[in-house]
Amino acid sequence: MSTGIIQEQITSAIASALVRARERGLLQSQHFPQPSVDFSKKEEWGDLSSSVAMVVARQEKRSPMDVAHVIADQLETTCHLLEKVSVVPPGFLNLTLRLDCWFAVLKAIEHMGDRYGHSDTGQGQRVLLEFVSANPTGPLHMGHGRGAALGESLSRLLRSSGYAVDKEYYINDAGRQMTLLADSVYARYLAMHGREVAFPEDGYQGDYIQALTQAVVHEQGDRLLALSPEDAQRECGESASRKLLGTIREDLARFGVEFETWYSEASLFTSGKIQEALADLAQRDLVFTKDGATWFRSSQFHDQKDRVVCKQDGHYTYLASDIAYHFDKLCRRYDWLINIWGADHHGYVPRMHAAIQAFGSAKERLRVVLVQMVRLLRDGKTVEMSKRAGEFITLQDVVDEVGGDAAKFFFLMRRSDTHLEFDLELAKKHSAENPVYYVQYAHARLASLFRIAQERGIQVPSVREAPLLALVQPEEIRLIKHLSRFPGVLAASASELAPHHITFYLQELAGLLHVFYYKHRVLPSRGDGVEETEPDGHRTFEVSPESTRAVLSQELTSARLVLLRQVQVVLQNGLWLLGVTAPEKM
RNA sequence: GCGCCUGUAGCUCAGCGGAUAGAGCACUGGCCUCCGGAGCCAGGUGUCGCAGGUUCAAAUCCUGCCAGGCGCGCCA
Repeated sequence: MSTGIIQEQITSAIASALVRARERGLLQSQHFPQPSVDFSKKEEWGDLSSSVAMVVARQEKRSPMDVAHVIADQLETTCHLLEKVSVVPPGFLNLTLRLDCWFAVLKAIEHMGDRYGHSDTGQGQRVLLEFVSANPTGPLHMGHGRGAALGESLSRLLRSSGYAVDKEYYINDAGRQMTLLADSVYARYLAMHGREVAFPEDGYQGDYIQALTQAVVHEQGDRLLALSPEDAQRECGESASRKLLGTIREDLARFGVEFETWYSEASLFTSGKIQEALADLAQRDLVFTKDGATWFRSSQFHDQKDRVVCKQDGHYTYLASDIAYHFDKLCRRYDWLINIWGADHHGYVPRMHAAIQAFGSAKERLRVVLVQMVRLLRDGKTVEMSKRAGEFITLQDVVDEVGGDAAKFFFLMRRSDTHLEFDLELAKKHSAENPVYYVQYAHARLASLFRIAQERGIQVPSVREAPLLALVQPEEIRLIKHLSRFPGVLAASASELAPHHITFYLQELAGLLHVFYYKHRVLPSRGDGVEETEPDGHRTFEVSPESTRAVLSQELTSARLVLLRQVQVVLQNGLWLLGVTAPEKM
């Protein structure tokens, strides 16, 4: 896993220090663990910390402090990157890097540009990422929105990590829900033509059904009245679901989410995939007949019990379609399958894992990411929703109200398997309280700075020609150090399938930028002023001499512009991973 | 009854084997002659649900319990 140049260099420096110590007889172990190197939690602890000594101490049967000193000695004499190595109880190695090491980070960002942070961990392995997959029986709700934002972000994270990802939407266009939709629309259709009909029990309510029916009337007139109820109903259903799917597609596209493939459940029946998949299982002796039904021996693969795939009445169960669907995914030669499901389907996961294993794949080949519910808050109160009564706020409503960027960022701010509180007021705020604006503003602020620099004819040099040694302020160094962590954050987000790490990272980066920007000037003052004057006398004691009175030299301006250019690039890259725009102006 | 998820600051949540457990919000008080104040600074809080255990080291791993959510159909 890639973690960025700095961390990688130090990790290998420690690894070779261990080997050297053994060669000199200072350590005995034949094998050493991969040294863990983390960014220090506190600045007083240096830049990076490692706990290897405490792990190695065990196998060496020596005290952690002893071992730490041995490693520290080797590092100090041979690693040119280090300014200072200290050993701290109970056995930590705290490392401070030479300041100029960090400039390599800026060079890497400039070199990689919008690919900074990317890796080839996936080595081109193929991933099928299935998400949203809502029944075409109604508009998308908040839960689907969260799944959509997550899926889109995961596809970007994985592609950035070297995987070849296809996004797929599974259309549940077979089965009872569809029949119910057809019934509901047909009933309305008849009612519109003055026929008295009982509305189906559990039928779909809501204004959209009414609108849908009107569209059917508009399209078909009273033609359906002449058909048999079965045929008319079927046509109503097909027409309605086609329209709904169209709306879903448009809503998702407007939300910035598009799919490579739309896979129809109904097609599994017509293509014979279901029979094919079940025949495959039968060949492996994993199906049997009991009580007139056909069962899948899922209990052989840690499912709690066997499951029916074909009912007594000869109809296939939903599980049968899903088995066939996943069979087909495997046939399509994907290395990894990722499904994003609503958390209320979690009980279904063992069944799908069983299916995957039944077809001879490792369970790990399928990863199911569960998405918890979204609770909408308005004025601090939960917005109650009832689908049955047709009272609910759709994804489109929310996107219209707060904007796609804010919606996506909010959906991705929390781990997907925890409940999400979505504060509509907060999402709309144009201030620092709103994390989306806080981050986007950082980007827009920089864009504005570069615009002004350009107007004034001030060049942003390349990293190579920039006088980077002028960067010595703590706020500058903190920014660079934070930039160095980005590849590791990206890699962790991708491997954990957890984009929320990116949102946290970006908030921190934006914070560091705002602090820097408040304290330090970048461009010379408007007059001919080359002095960096103090904005207010109040802070004289907390600010270092450079920023209070010293000359803001051309070198410093150049160096800071280069630094900020790289900050801007990383903000862009991070926002892109979330599917959120990086605005030039706001 | 069985299974899964969640319990961390007033609130929303990070952290998921490492050092004195963090952030945002809320609250209080400051800060705009100049690059975007859509910003910054300063104030303080935790029996990490409870109890055992493993470990040099536990919010983090294991076991049991408590609380909340969800799931356990020849529904989809």
